[in-house]
Amino acid sequence: MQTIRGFRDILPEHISLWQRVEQEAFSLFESFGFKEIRIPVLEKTDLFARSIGETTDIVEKEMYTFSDRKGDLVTLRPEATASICRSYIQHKMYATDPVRKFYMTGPMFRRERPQKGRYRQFYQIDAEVFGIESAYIDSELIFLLNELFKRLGLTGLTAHINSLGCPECRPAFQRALLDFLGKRKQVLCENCTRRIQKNPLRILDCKVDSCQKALEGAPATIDHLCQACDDHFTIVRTTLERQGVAFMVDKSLVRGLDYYTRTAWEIKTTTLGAQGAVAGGGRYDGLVEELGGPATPAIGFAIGFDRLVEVMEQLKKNGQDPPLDLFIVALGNAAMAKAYHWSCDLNLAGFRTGMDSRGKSMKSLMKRADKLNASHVLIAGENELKENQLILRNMDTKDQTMIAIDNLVPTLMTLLTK
RNA sequence: GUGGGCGUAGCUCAGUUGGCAGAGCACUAGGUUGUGGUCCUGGUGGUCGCGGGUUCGACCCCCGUCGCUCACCCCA
Repeated sequence: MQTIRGFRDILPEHISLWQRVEQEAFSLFESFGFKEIRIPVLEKTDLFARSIGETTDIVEKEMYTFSDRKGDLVTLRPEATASICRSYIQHKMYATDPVRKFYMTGPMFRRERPQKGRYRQFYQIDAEVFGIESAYIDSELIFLLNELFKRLGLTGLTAHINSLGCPECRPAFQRALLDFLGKRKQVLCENCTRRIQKNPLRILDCKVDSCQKALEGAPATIDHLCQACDDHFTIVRTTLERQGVAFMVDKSLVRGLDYYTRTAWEIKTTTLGAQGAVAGGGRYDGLVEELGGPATPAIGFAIGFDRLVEVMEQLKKNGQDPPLDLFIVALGNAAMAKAYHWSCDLNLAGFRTGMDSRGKSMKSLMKRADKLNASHVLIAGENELKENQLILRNMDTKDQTMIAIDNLVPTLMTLLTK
């Protein structure tokens, strides 16, 4: 028996980094006024098809879609934004307060070919903001990501940002791009030839050499922005500069979901092989209305949790297991019976305490204590029980002292917490 | 969906021309009757991914298949 292809266990020895990331992220989000939201893993297929875009790779070939026992078409969520929008609309949140800031984490599912940094079940940390059109929110989200990565001690990341325009300026840009490409159709790769019809914007970030060549001198979205979009993008850039957030404007950054408008960005690393994006986000001012809600500006990002942890593991030597405060070496059945109660009491008193009740030799038990990285060992054998005293051994200094069994827990609290 | 690399002990990997299945680490016991890390000695542990074929004989050669991995594509 083993996991399904592209699915994996995250084992206890790796979990501490996950917890640390989660704690740092959530406390940072909370202090910026975000609230946690929890949404279902399964939604109607239609939600994703309408929001992400019928012709995107995600919808066309990567979703886990099936009909349930009644024949309803449902899909394991490939991302979180669509569901959060659905929730915002379904609960009419706009009626009481259109401005909402959410964060969440959880598994997403996409049936791609697995490789380094890419799994079929992967985890994202999301943040979304509804109801604010101001460019300061765009800056705030990018600033937030930058701050989080700083707190986690990450280096070697670069923020790529771009503006994709809005329904006002995009048609004109698309015409300009198609005009430009018209003369070079033959050079484009198979994919891009198809994209001319379906989604010309995507040609911009094609990685095929011949396409990159063909794009030299091609019009860029940021050169065709309408006044409002241009102003918006200017504020994003100048604000980030003023806050000291390093970024580069990347004209080829497009992103593969159709709902994005205006600001789009990705945080990239070079340490994960071909999977460069550790986080990505963008504005999606039309999506809430598209899904049946009132016209509501919105913006959000997703952090690739698995990728983030992998980058961190490469940067740091993975920390040891947290050490044990005390290991109880109990020799014989009588000692073991007592040790069990001591151990529980000490655990409740806040000590990380362990023992081994497999009836092993003293040498084995000492080895066990060493393996668990115990700072102290409490030795309880027949002699000690007779004397009503135990040996407390400091594993670093090898000092041993006798302590009374009466009032054991209070005694250890004073001895071990100094 | 398309390519490349790899599947031998818990882990990392050797395995000669086709001739008894190996090492290091880890685990375990002892050396030391009740004291850890270093050291020494012993021990446990294998469907050689799986199925078929060739052969007196297959970890090795052939065919098929599954899995892992990296890359393309796309994204987190």
